[in-house]
Amino acid sequence: MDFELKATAPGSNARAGVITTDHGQIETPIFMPVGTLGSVKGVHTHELRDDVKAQIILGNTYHLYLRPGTDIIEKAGGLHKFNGWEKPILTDSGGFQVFSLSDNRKLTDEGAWFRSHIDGSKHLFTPEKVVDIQRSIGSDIMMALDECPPGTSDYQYSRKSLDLTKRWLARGWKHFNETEPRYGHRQAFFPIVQGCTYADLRRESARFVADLGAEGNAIGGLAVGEPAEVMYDMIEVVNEILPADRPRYLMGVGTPVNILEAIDRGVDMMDCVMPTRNGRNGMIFTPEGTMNMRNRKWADDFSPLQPDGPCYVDRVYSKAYVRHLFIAEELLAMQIASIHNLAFYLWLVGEARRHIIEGDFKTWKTEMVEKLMRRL
RNA sequence: GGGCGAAUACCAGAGUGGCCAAAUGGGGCAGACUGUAAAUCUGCUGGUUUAUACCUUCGGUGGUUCGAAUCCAUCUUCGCCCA
Repeated sequence: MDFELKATAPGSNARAGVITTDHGQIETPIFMPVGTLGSVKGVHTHELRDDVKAQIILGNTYHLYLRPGTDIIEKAGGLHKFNGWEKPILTDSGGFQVFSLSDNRKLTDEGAWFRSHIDGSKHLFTPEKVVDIQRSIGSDIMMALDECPPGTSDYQYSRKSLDLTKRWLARGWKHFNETEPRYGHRQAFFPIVQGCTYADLRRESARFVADLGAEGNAIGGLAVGEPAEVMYDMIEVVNEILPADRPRYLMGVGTPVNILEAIDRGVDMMDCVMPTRNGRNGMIFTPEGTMNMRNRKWADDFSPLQPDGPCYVDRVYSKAYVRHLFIAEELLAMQIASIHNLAFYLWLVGEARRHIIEGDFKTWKTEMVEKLMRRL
């Protein structure tokens, strides 16, 4: 994996670059649709490619390991072959499941014991095993196993948690360097900065991560219960330390406004379930603000979903029709909303990139943030 | 013409003297969702409202009772059965 910096925005830490993987290039800043189980819910690969214009998608180590299992993915020849997505794939390590499945896991120095949410069976994820699984999956970018503590954790817990993440990181990094890709394409390994909402822990973590010298670095443990301003502060603190010549990946973020604020602070890659999950639940993001498509006010609004939108669903389907589909619980409603929202997110980061290169990112961002917060 | 049964909030449907503004489901209205255990979850759904408060409701009318959606009389409508 290579990263080339193309431009930096005046008066901002925002940058535009290009990541090159063996499955193609990624123009940054980029938003990555989440496809936890090997599928971006409700969206075909050709729609992701041609309509959403996704350049890279996510998969999840924990979920794919439980189902269908690494044996099946290996037989398929890796996840790219299995799901028919030929562009880059990034896999999360299962570190987020340490957080989200906290009732079903136990942490030890050795690793994280999970109880499967599917059948209750016990599984141990170690930093090494998580690398092995991601080798089997064949993702272009693999993530380190980390502990993602809640944003409300106290200092003492965060301190302890960071120490564990650092030990796991060192082991994962070592194992990554001692193992080989399996399908003939390169794989990168991103370590993850933690440290909750404590600037000194964040700095310490960022230095530790930077010292590994990985091809890219991630910021985790944000947007997990702390105020947005605190998240922005943490991004600033960390990005002062993470090397500028490597991509920075802010994990699991976020709202359109979060994304612009993160880009402004020097983040290059982001992912979030929001466009797909909220989309399935009736929320439509537009450059003018958000709409709840179940609301009565759209019942007889026959104007297009987004008349000037970047995607065919924006122009072909009316608000009234999409509302009807949601109210009637038609599957197509969720598909339209997912495609639209993802296309919007990709449009948003594409515009951010364009304005970074053209030099007016800062003023554009300020205008956009004001509009994006509106409720239509 | 006779007999029996039923009428409850937007719909369906519990409730059969006080704990009933009335269960539950549906529908409706709104909200939440951030490295996906999520096509999920939460709230509201007679009125006035800050309300553990008051007012108006259980087909109509009139009674019994301290008190009625619940008991009685009668009327209306609907369903089933017999002519």
